[in-house]
Amino acid sequence: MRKKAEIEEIRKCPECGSLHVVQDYERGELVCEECGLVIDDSYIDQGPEWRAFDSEQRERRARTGPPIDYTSTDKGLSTVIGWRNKDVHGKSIPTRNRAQLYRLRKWQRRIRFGGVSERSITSALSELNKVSSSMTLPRNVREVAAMIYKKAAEKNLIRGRSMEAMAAATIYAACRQCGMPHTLDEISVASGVNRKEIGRTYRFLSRELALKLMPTSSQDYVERFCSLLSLSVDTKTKALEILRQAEEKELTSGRGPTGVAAAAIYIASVICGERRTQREIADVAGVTEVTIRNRYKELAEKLDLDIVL
DNA sequence: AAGACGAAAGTGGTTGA
DNA sequence: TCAACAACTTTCGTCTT
Repeated sequence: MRKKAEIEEIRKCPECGSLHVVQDYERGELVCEECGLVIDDSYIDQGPEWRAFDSEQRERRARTGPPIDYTSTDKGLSTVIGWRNKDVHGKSIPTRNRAQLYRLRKWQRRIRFGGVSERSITSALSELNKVSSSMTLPRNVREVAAMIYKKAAEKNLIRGRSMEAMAAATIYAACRQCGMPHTLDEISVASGVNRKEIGRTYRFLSRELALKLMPTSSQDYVERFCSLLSLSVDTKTKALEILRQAEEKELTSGRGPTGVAAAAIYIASVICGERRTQREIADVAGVTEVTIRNRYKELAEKLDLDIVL
């Protein structure tokens, strides 16, 4: 039974209109509790692949083989038939069985690369990889991106749209989902798709797939900006502290998160004696010095910081 | 000379009629 | 669909270190 199902999201069931739609993690399904309709049978589960209740159990759950890999079309779980005419023991396979082996290889090729949709996904995934590696994104972000792309493909959202834009939007969404947002501009540079189009496609995607992503927090940018500016951990911590206070006093709402982050980093760099120029910070944050000035004036005014400027 | 400051005009995106 | 609007940018002259 679905004992571990939790009400995570209130959505209307298209069949009976009931609001009791639950995620069933064990089966990876989105199910209506009233009428039992399976709304989505490959719901994106953001949790781990399995549950462990203590460390000992965690050890025992270790599996063989590579983790499920969404960046390859067969989820990395396929068996590949070797080209050598040898069996598992290394013995040569008799000629009368060779024909069978050839047939197997042929079918495998057809299954892996055969269908038109499969092939288009394959090339999309390679685009995804190209862009994300030029941005040096960590593996988990790439996998989330690949997963989102696949969902989009399943829902036929790709047709009539450019694959590049789709891939770029997917990466943008994946970055945000993983709490390491990148600006549309950065992704635009890496993918060669213009910013407007990525934004449009992204909005479309998030509406159609109900990605329900929170608006980006300025704090998520601090890690990356600080390391680009080669600032110390102290400064980074200070910047985060400033942002936390700013959030409390609602100085961040309505403001561009990158600008606020940049201002906080500027202040932190001054306080911690690692001053960076406004220009330098503006460059990595993708905002102008003027914006940094405006934000940091606001912050300095309302946050009673001990700054001597 | 470089960086910081701020005024003023311009731009792109959202909102509400 | 259009105008109003706030945030942000661009540009440029002035002040500070």
